[in-house]
Amino acid sequence: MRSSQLLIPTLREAPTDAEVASHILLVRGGFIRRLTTGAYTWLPLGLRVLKRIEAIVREELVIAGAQEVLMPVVQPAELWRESGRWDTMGPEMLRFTDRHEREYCLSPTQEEVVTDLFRRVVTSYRQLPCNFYHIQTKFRDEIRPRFGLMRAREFLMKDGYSFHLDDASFEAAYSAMHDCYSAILRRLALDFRAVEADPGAMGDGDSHEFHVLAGSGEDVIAFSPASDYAANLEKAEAPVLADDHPVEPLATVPTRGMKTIAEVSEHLRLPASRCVKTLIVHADSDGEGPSLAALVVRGDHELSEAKAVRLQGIRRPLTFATDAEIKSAIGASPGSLGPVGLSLPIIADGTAAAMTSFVCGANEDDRHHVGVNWERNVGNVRVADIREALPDDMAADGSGPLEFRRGIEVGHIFKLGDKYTRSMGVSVQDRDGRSVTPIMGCYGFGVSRAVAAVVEQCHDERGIVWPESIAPFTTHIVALTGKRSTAVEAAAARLYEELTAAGVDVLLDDRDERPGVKFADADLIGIPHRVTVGERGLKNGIVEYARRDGTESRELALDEAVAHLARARNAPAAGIL
RNA sequence: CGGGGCGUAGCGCAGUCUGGUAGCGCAUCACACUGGGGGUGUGGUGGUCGCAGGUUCAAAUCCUGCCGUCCCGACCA
Repeated sequence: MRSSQLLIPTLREAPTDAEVASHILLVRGGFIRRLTTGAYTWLPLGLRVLKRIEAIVREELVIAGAQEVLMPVVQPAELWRESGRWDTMGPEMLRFTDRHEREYCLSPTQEEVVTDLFRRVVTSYRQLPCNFYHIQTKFRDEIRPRFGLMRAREFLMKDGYSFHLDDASFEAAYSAMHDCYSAILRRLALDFRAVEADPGAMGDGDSHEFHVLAGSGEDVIAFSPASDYAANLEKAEAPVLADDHPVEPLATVPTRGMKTIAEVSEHLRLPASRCVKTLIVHADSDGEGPSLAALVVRGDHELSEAKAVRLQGIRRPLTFATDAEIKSAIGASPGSLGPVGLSLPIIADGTAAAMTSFVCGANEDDRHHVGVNWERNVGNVRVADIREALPDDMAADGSGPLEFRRGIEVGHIFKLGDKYTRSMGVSVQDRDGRSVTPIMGCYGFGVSRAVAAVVEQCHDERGIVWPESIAPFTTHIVALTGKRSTAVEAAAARLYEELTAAGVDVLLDDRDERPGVKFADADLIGIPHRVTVGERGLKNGIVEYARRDGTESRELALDEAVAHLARARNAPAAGIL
C-alpha cells in the first residue's frame, strides 16, 4: 500500500479524552476514532491489526479443534428467560423491543443462543464432543466505559462453547483451550499470566483468566514467584494469620467522635491489626423487613466483596446496609459496631476469628470494647475467607509470599457444568439410548481489547512498537523524496514493487512531506521494519534499515535489500489483505 | 445513580469572572522558498461559541433547563 492511497489521519497532539497509552496512541496514529461513549470506528490501519489478531485466533482454534460459526447479535428475550438470566443480568445487558413489542437484547454473550443451537442440532452422543466459536461484536452497557478499547461498550470478542458427555472429555477440551489461549498470547508477543479467577455471573465452576501484565490494567493479580500459582485478587485465598497475643480482660472505653479504625487505633495507641471492623450487609430476605448480616475483618484488612458475595445467605449483588437500617437494627451508628451482643448472623474472616483479644465497636455510639475474646464474649460465629489477600501473604500453594501485579484480562475460560444445558432442557442420547444432560465449557477472548493490551505493553515515548505478528504492515519504506528527487522516488517505488512481489506487506510513504514529518509518523505508527530511501544513501548505492524496537540499525546495499527484507513476514489475515 | 470538570474551526487551547464586530497554535488550501527528525514566508478556507429558553439596546460571556463528554465515587464504618 502507498500512504497516498490510505487514510492514516495522524495527530500531533493527543485528544483530551484519552488517558492511557493505548488509547492515546491508537487515536494519534490513526488506527481508531471514537463514535460515542465506548464505541469506536476502526480505520484502515487499525482494522489491519484487528484482522491479524483474528487470523491468529482462528489458526490456533483450528489446532484446538474448534469450529467457527456466526451467531446473531440480536437475541430474543425468551431464551434468556429460560436460563433465568433475563432477570439476573442487570442493566449491562441492553434491551429493546421491536415493532411488535417483542423483547430482545443485544448480545453481551452467547450461552443461551449456542445452547439453543445445540439442542436443535445435536441429538446423539456420536456428535460429541463439539466446540463452536464465533468472532462477533458484543455490546455491554458498562457502567463506566473508559480507557478507549480497554473497556468499551461495543467490542469484538471471540467466544466459544464446548459440549461434553463426561468430565474427562470436558477436562481435555478445557486444557486444550488453556493451551490455545497461551499459544495465541505468545504469538502476540505478550507478557501474560494465566490465573485462577472468579467466574462471576457466568457459572459456579472453576475459571481461569488470561492477563496481560500492564500497569494500566484494571485487575490485580496475585502470584507466587516461587511457583505457578497465580490468581485474580478477587479469588486469591488469604491465609489465616495466627495471633499469639495474650487474652485480656474485657473493658469498655469512650471513643467520642471516632468513626474509623485509624482514629480508634491512634487514640488507644494500638495498631489497626488489634482492631476488627464490622460491616453490615443485606442478607437473603426472609420476608419481614430488611434482613442483615455482619461481616468482620481485621482492622488492617479489606473485605473482599467478590468473596463475600459468594457466601451462603448473602444477597446478590452485595449491598451494604444504609446508616438508617443499621441504626434501627442495632441501635448504633457505623463506626461503633462490633460482634459483641450482636443479634445478627456474624461471619468472620479467618484471621479476624483467630484473634485472641481485639478492639471493636460496642454497638453503642462513641464507645468501643477492648480485650474482646470470641469464645468468651461473642459465641456463635461463622468463619470464612472474606478478606482480600495482601502482598507477602503466603500463597495458597504454600510456595512463598505473594506478589501483586496489575493485569488486563484478555481471555477467560469457564467450567459451566450443566448450568445452561439443565435450565434449557438439553439432552442427547448416550450409547445405551438414555437421555443425558451434557456439560459445557465457555471460552472468551477479547480481540479488540487485545489490540489495546498489545499497545500498552509495546510502545515508547515516540509511538507504538508493533510485534511483527500483528503489525498493520511488516515494512515501512520512507522515501525522502524532495520535489526534485525523482531518483529517490524511482528507487523507493522499485523496492516497494519487488518486496510486494516477494510477499512482504509494505507501506510506502510516498507523500510529499518533509523527512521529519515522515519519521515522526513512522515512529508513531510503529511498523517493525523501516527502510529509509534518500538521495544521500542512493549516491553510495545503499538504503538504511532500522527496526522500530531499536534492536538493529544498519545500511543495506540496494541490490541486497530485497533479499534481506523479504525474510520478515507477518501472519496472513483473512478478508481485507 | 451521586459529586466535580469540560463543551469556542479537524486537533489542542485563550477569551467567560468584569456583556459591546470571535481569536491563537497545529492541521488544511494556493504560491514561493526549503529538502535526512514535525522548516519558512505571503495569501486564503473553515466556527448558528453543545442545544433550547430567558434577562438585556446588545449574550461565547449573566440566569434556567436539557444534551454531550471526561474524571472521581457508589456505602470498606
